[in-house]
Amino acid sequence: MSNDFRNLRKVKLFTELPTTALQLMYDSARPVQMEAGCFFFHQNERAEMMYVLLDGQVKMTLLGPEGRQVLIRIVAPCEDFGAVSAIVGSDYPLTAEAVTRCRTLAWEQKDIMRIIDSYPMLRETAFQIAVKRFRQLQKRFRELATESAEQRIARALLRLSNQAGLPKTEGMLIDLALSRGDLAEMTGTSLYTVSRTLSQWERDGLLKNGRGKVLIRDCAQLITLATPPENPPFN
Amino acid sequence: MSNDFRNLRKVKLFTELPTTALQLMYDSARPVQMEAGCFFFHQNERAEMMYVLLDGQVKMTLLGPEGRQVLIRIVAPCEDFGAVSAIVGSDYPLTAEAVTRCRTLAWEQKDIMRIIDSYPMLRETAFQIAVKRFRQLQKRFRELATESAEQRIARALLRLSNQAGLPKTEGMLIDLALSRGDLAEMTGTSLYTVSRTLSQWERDGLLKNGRGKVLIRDCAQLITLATPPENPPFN
DNA sequence: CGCCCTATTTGCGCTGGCGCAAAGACAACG
DNA sequence: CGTTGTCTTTGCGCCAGCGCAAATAGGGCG
Repeated sequence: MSNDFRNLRKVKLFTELPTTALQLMYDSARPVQMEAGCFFFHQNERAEMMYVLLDGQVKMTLLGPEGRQVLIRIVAPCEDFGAVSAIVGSDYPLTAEAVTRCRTLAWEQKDIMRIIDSYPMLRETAFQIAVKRFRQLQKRFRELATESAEQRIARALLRLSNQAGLPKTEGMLIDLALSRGDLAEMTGTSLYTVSRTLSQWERDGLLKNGRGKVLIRDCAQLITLATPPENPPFN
Repeated sequence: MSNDFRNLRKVKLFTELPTTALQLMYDSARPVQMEAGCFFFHQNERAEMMYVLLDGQVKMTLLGPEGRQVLIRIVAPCEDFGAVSAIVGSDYPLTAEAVTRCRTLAWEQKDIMRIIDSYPMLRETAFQIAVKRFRQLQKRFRELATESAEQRIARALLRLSNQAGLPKTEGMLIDLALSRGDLAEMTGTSLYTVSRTLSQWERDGLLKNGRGKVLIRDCAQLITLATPPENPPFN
């Protein structure tokens, strides 16, 4: 449906593009569906495709040799993934897995390159997006290195709520089919610590837990928890 | 001295540049010196300059609100810093501090932009450098989230030795004026843990410690330590 | 050569967070 | 509407790593 075309406008990578170019993109796109649990690509594979998520959720993870994996990024609808890799022509650094059933639009690298030749600003925008994500990761790195598990979990919830929260009368609903384990991989903690922490917060009336979802009742309080324990009360 | 010009060739950002362009860069550069402990720039300042380090050492750190800082990157001679920020025209995400007395070449943003207009590949190269650093940080993020302090410290030493190690007859010397505290900020541990770990390794004959320096005797052993405790002995 | 300042080491006690294991809660499916 | 598999919670014990405090060791400078 042409609703998809309209959604392309919302993709940050494309916002600067003139309509003719967007039409060109749309025409050369290939719809790709993926069942929950399936993989768009794996890390270290050559980046031959870029994707825009229309519907569903994708998680991007990094595995180490024999080490547990970490969750670097959650992709929400109208976001691109694999684009930076395809544009610079490298390997995918991460693995992209469908968390739920997904609808996407996909482009082959050579088609993108052709379009970029006509609209170089596309590469420019990709650069800026990459830099922005880079900086977000730097911040998360600092948090991981210096803050407590509780703070990191609070921050993760806030980010998720910001990225994909659904406003409800009782609060902000995060319904991302994210297990406790996923949250642990985002925050560099363990499944158990996440569970205990969320349970505690539920007892405090801060939020309401569900399987794979969280309803945030008191956002302000959560922000307080995410913030360092306040500068020393000076004495 | 024109030795500086020759060194520009070694800067990854410039390797693809034709000699005429390199000459142009050199001519519009301004030499900047900095004493140990002084700052080239602070995070969140507008990026008005980019630098190439000729001599000395620079460390780039990220501070959190009231949180301890982390050390994201060590800059060795013939590396650029602040370049990505200046080229995309954003703020500096990090603070750059001279660890030792430093000699650099510096460019104003507007001059860079002018040269980029003539040699767009410069922006392209900057893009690729940014992506590369992004990926290195992703790896470090995974390590920080999933590996032990000992492993992370071993890895940090290996990286440093790789980046700026001086081969000696007795082993690889890392002489970067890096304190135990700096190592701790690189690895997300504490000064005490770094000290204890290095002392232990010295007792094991793995390396030799000095003030602000480390001499690696047994690199292979260090690699073993950096690698996960080997897959379960299968049973 | 000796003093002083700063970096480093190390003993000690403490605790945040891990991870097993078992019990409990959901959702899906037949 | 019960069964089954998966996700989640929680009690419990444990230990890696933190951080204070005090001792020690260099290096640089007068």
